[in-house]
Amino acid sequence: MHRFRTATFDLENGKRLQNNKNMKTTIKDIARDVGVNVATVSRALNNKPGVSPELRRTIQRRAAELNYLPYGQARSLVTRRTETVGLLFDMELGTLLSNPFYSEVLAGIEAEIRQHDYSLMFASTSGEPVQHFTALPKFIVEHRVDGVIVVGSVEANIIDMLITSGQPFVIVDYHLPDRHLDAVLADNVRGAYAATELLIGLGHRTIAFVGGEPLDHGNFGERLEGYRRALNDAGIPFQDDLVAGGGIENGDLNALQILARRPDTTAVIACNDTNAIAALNALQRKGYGVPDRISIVGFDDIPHAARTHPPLTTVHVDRRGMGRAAALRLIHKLHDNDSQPECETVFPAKLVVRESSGPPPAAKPADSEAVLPDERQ
Amino acid sequence: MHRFRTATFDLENGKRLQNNKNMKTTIKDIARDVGVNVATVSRALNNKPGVSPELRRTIQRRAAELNYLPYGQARSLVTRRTETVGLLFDMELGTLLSNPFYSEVLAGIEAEIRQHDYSLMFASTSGEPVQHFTALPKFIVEHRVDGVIVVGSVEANIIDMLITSGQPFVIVDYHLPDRHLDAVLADNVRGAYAATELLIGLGHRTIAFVGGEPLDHGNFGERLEGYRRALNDAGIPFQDDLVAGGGIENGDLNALQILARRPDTTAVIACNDTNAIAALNALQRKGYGVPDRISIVGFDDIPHAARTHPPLTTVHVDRRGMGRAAALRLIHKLHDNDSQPECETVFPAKLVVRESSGPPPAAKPADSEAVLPDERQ
DNA sequence: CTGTTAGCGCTTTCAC
DNA sequence: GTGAAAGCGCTAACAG
Repeated sequence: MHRFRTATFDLENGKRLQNNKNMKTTIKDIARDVGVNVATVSRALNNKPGVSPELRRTIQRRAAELNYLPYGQARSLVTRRTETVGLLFDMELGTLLSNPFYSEVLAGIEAEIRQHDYSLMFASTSGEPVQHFTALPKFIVEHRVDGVIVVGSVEANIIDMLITSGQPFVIVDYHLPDRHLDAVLADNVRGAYAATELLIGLGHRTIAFVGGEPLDHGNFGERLEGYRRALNDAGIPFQDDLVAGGGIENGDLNALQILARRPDTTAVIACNDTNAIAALNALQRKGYGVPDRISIVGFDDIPHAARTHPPLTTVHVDRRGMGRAAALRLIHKLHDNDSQPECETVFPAKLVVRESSGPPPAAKPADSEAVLPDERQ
Repeated sequence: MHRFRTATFDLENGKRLQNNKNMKTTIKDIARDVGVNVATVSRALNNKPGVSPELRRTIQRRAAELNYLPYGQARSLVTRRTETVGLLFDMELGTLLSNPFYSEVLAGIEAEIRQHDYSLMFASTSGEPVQHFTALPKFIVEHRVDGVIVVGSVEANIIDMLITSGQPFVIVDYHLPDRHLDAVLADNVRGAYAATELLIGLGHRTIAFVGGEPLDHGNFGERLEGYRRALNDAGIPFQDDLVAGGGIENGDLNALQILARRPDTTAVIACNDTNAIAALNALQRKGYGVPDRISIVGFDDIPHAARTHPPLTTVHVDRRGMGRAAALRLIHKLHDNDSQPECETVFPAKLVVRESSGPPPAAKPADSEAVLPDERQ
């Protein structure tokens, strides 16, 4: 009947396991060793009631001596909980990590997750080719996580698959206006609005917006929208040729380009700090004084923004807080069974005025530039 | 005898599960549905031999229809393999991620791991306080990973715990000279040697080294050592006041400080690119021409190094490759049972000459500075 | 080729 | 307080 494990014969040898290199000790071993039932060992080790204090101590001591390490797999199989959450993002890990925005979000998630004694699994789009998820990552398919945090934009079908899989999940920094999902977001529109408003208040009238891809939706789209609205509310017409999209790292080229075709520009808003800093450097190198000739404001308030020359005026987003909030939201979902309904948590975006923004240069030269007949319509 | 799961009574209803929201379908359900044994289902789904092609197809189709997702936990319990590896690093995640060096290493690890269809778990030092590991992370303790990759320096006792736990592991970018462990390393000494040699060859004699913490061991220590050896081999005495350690982000302050006390300095080697770029900016801002007045060389060849003005001469390390190598090494350890002995894989560090390095300014002025009597001994 | 059965390590009723 | 036994979902002998 009884087959023997590996090559060890079960000759009533209570301690055989600790002598066998290939075998980890289990509660069964401890039970045999102490002379109690496995259930008692389980109770003792998990600090559950129903074990006399001294027995509990004996068991715990013996477990430590035998170098006992529990098998999470086995526990999870019966408890249906892995105490692990998965992180999902539709970019290559390197891309995600090198983005100061997301790396802070991740740090927040990790901190919160860890504080609740959960573990974290990662999944990104595979390898070098810019290839998107075709299926959910293995660890989700195999029930290896209790829930998922989606970071940034992912393909719509991934969200659908998550929904049909029944996996609890929350999204951070990706706004799906239609669906009603748990999400943690930054108030991009209002942030960009405030930034634009600041510049208008300083007297700027020709304000450029240098963006990244994509510019029609997502974070950058929302920021562009805030810029647009602020202009509109101030009665300044929105002008296409003051906006440049394109590669996120090309803030320098974009800014230079706009300035070439619209020399009357006196301020630029960048879709994020990385872009703003690139623009700042490029402009300074070309001899444009910042903020005397041209003001620059960024978005995100990455650490480096405070250390540029001049320090960058930007819009602060509590990325770390967003990460923590998302993680916390998920953990709540996992514990209180479906208690709260889906909700969006919007983090305020706060303008941080530093020294890269100031009033535009005296009106005269700007005016003369502006009326040059050869200016593009 | 038979207790009923939850509130569903087992009335020979082969399809009850898919109607029950709380219950995922299992191979048992499929078996019942198709009218075969669970073992057959298992074989069919895992593409194992011993199932007729048509039966296999039927089972697979039915599994898909029933929305079957396997329970990795259960499988792992019997196969003793989780197909997951853990990542261990003794810093806060944010710190790790904001470091371009490590984020590339991680990307490499992730890519390789994923290619082999493994998953990745993360563990960092907990939370904000600079607190080090006191115990192995939960996922290791609970056998939730098959092996571990240690990134960067960790406390020695963590290594010890890993060893006694019997977990297969490989270290990347952390050199423990004493022990004989699996590790993937960069050839820091030789890299720094080459950089220093380049400068010496160009005619520099007063070469500063601006470092980060710690400077007595680890990567920076090894780079300093390479610098030292190159000087030595060229017959140039090593001078303490040409070296500045301190905060890794303070390349600017350190460089300025050295230049203040040793105006005869004509070149600086930085312990990494982040530092070098900080120094570059600071020096240029103070009016020092680079490379005319002073040459700068970095270490790591982070992406941004090619985009500075002037582009940075630096030492390239294939961080991504190191990550991949470490992951691959671990996976091999997991498959071929303990085949190869422990080994260190050393990645070459290749000098990349760009435009931030050049010959020192004409000897005259440098000489006159160098002989000023008030120069510190 | 397919079915039977034992069991991975653990938790959890249910008895006593 | 403690023990006995069932079983989580799956794989892997072994038997036919």
